[in-house]
Amino acid sequence: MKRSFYDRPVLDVAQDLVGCVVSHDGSSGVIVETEAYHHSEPASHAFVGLTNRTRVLFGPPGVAYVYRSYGIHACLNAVCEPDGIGAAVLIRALEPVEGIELMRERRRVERLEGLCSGPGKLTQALAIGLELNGSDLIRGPIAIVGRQPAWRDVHVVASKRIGITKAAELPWRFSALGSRYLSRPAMPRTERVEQPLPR
DNA sequence: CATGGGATTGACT
DNA sequence: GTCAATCCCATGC
Repeated sequence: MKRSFYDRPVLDVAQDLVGCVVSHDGSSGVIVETEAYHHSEPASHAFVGLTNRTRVLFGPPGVAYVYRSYGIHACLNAVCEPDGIGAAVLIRALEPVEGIELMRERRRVERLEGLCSGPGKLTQALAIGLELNGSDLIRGPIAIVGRQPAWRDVHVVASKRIGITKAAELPWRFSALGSRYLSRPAMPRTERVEQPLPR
């Protein structure tokens, strides 16, 4: 992916990343779920302004922001918008493609749907750790390539972001409609269209 | 320097 | 459904 892809409004990048492939260290997967974060809203780490922690978020686009979550997990973001603007897309779930056995070993999980269906899970499956914070997504070692032909017509649906308490009403989560590899369904069961029972 | 709170997950009732 | 794990960081005294 070119750097100009990330040098755009974070909401656009978040939607366009669905269907793209992220790869690292012998493993890869198609992005099926993202969330956008922008310094103007309080759920963003960048909301507090420029600090040592948020330095990468306010830096140039096309760079990885990797942070530790709940003291345990690493979460991967792609920094967006021009240098000086704090914004990033959180990669929340992948459909596994390459290195599936490697992912199973790293995760100690067999089920395909359980390998990368969450922001902490996919970093473990792809062996992405905090040492990759600030690394370049154009030069590597983490690579993201453009939407695959098979995903050209994917339906991307917006919903509320998961696991936050501030600015929780913003519909800034984007999912591939119908994917079995999401961290959670895009819509509550009660809002889904009823399917007729087979007879 | 002490404190509180997470952009989560997996185990358990 | 509840809850603990575990650590980094921003904030306030």
